[in-house]
Amino acid sequence: MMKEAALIPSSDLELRAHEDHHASLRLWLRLLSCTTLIEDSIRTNLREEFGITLPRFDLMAQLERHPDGLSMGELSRRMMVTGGNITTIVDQLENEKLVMRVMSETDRRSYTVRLTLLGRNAFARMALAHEKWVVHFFGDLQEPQQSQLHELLGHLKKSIHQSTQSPKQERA
Amino acid sequence: MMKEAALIPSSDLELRAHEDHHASLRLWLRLLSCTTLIEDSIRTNLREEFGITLPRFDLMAQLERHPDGLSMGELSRRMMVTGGNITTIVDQLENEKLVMRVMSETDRRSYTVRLTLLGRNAFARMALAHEKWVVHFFGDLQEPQQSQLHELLGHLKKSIHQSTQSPKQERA
DNA sequence: CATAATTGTTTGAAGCTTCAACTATTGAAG
DNA sequence: CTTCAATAGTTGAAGCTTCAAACAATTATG
Repeated sequence: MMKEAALIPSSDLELRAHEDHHASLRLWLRLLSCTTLIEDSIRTNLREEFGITLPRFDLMAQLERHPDGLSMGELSRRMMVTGGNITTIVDQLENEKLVMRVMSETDRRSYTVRLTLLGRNAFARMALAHEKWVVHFFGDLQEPQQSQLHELLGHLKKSIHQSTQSPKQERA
Repeated sequence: MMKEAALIPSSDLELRAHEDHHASLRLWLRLLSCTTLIEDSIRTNLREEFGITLPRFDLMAQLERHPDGLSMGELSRRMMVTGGNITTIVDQLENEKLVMRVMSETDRRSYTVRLTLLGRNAFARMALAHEKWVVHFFGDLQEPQQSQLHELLGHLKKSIHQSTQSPKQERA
């Protein structure tokens, strides 16, 4: 049983949508479908071409943005996953010599995770390919459409935050 | 360490975006960020209010669309996950008496998975709440914006399929 | 200063997911 | 009919993820 799903446009998550479903629900399923399609493809490409997993790549991407390193907690928040998760991923990346833990001098509970030189080089190569893939996914959307989509998703994000933060009563 | 990430708009996946990154990459990170935010929230709600996991809910949602049931392979394609995954989820739902396996009479390798009466009732309740949550997430987007977003994502989906299917040479 | 609450990280259990290998059945080709 | 390939589903190993509980160090409070 293979993961051929992405190759069969006639069969995916969006099929769950019902005619009498609320428009928002159909919209959500389409959003989810697009994201899953892209994410699965990136995951497969990373594995096949670089032998790395998506979470490890993502963590390295965060570190690349912060040459001075990030703490476990910061990584956890930025990647929107739990702390325990970060521990495992950093453990493995450390074994592969791609990142290193640097103890904090001011707080003995904490430390900073940084890319090693090896990690920086490895990431640079992967990021190039990664960006190329992504550009390709969006290749059929012309420029006005891409920024339109970008803006609409910006609205959506605000909307999500509003409905997530204390849905009923806000700042009393 | 809790999953408070969703409550901190100033810290999420999109922070990975660089100024000099291609616009498509920034767009992708925002798309991913929105989807993750919504998905995590739905996952939490389902667990807290109904004690069910998201994959189990999703599988039941597929079955609800098909009263005659679906085979394992069909479920796998529609949910865009591997077959082995479906086996586990159906096993658990079957233990909870929410779905049942019905052997196929024409093909002894295959069978059909259906919602039980219990499953149908349970799903009906959950689906109602689920739809309410989703509507709420998109609540700040007015109607013209929602259909605009829906259409743009439709374009994107086509674009993804084109770049996924035989990226180089198409129908010779 | 002592205590309590908070913060940073880890651990272990349980569930999800993929992949690759496997069994069983079906269908096609000679 | 026999063999070979394709299909339906399962399994086990490895990795990801969450959650809840733990631990250690820091900070706030009285």
